[in-house]
Amino acid sequence: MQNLTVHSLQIDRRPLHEEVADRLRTMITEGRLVPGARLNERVLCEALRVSRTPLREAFKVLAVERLIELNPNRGASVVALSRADVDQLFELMGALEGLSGQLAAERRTPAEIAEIRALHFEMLAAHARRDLPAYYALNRLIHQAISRCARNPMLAEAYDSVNTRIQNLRFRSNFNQDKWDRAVREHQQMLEALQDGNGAALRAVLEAHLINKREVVLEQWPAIERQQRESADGESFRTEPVSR
Amino acid sequence: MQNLTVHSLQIDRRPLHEEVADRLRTMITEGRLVPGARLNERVLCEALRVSRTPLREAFKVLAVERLIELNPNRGASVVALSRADVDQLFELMGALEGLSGQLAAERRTPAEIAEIRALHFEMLAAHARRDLPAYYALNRLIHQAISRCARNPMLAEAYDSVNTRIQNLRFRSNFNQDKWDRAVREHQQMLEALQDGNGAALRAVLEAHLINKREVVLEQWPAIERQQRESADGESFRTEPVSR
DNA sequence: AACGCGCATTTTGTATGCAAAAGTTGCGGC
DNA sequence: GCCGCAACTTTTGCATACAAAATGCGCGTT
Repeated sequence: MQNLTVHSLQIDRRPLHEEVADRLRTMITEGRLVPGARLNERVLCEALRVSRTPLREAFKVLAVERLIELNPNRGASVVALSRADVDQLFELMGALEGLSGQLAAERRTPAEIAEIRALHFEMLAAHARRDLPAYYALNRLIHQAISRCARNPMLAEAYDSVNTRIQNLRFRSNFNQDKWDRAVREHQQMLEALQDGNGAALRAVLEAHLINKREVVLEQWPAIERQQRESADGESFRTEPVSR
Repeated sequence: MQNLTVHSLQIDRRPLHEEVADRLRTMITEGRLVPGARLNERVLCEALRVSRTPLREAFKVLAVERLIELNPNRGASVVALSRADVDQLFELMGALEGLSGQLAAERRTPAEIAEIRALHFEMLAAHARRDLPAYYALNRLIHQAISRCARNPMLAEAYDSVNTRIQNLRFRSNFNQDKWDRAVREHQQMLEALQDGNGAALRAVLEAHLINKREVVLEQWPAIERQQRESADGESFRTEPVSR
């Protein structure tokens, strides 16, 4: 196809299928590939400038992660969650993040508390400035930091996996000031529970926090469903070739 | 390679990579492919009578499932869990099965109770006869039946995934009559909690049950570790070609 | 006009070829 | 005798070729 002897400054070349999987995963979680969209191999190959082999390997990976569905002899498409699926996923997330929080409160070190406290105040700043992107980023960092305190990478991985599956729903959540204020108050409670080493309390706060997130998503389910029907197929997208 | 026009009575042919992934997954969970064993593509291709493409696709699937590890340019090998990994996985399982049990106790129907009760007595029979294989099978069926009561397929799937990762450890667990008797007593409590609709109780029993299972595994960790070192590579195995 | 049928096109599934990387062996130098 | 290095072998990564399945389309029939 093309010259394979590509001169690259990069020493460690990751396998192409990982690169492709990452790329597609990002496109899905960021909503550039919408639920229900069909993934045509030829089109994606040309867009990403890779051959079908690594693309198809990436498909297998994403299928196991439940981000896409493979219909034998009929191609792949982005998973479209039903309302029931969302309910179930949040239920599952509750168990994972709940345990994570409980363990974190029991196992965290003073240094970790300090770091999370710092992130917390940065998040308060973002909230005060109404800087939503910064808030999202800090929010994610805080949850990851708590997750690390739990000293259970397997749990963290499982949580991340489930989280990724519902990420794209967040991107289409409308903004709601009351819910935002509430979320920030809940974060305050989290920090306190973590400091106190109160596992049960942190678990409870995180579970309540999730229930609220779930409501935010389900509130605008009608809009999401409509969007999914509209772009059930023929969805176009923009992307760049993977760099080696 | 070979004649593709295979005359088969089977109408629906599954993709070859699924068949291969299933086959390898079984070989791993049943201990025919031991932790640490290297998976040579050529050898496996010949053993399973498939070309490298579907085999490599199956590798990607099993890697996401964390049953094997892919070392770029260095091939695949069966995951060898550390003691810490086992601790973490059981912690994770506790959250998943705990939630599953809680929901099951809250959501089960009388018909489901009846079925689980029946399975329970069959299991008691197997225990009385000291029929370990039958006991294992019934044990699994009971846990699956409880899982179904929870009305959360996503949760069930996550549980199954984690369970598969530690299955092969069970196969090398030595038998221990006391532990067995204890497990049966715990099953009695499970049934009662399920009947009573006592979610908290069923959760507690399942979590205790798991802690005991974990102990059974960790008790003979030295033996497992030794086995893993012995067969770190050069492991041979027997298998038959996949049927189409 | 609606439906079905068959051919052409597209798309997917599997096998294979080729190049790059890793692993191995044996030889020479110290 | 041991270490290092170079040629050779094996193994992996990716691309492509070919076969089978599905899809689309036009034509003819009713």
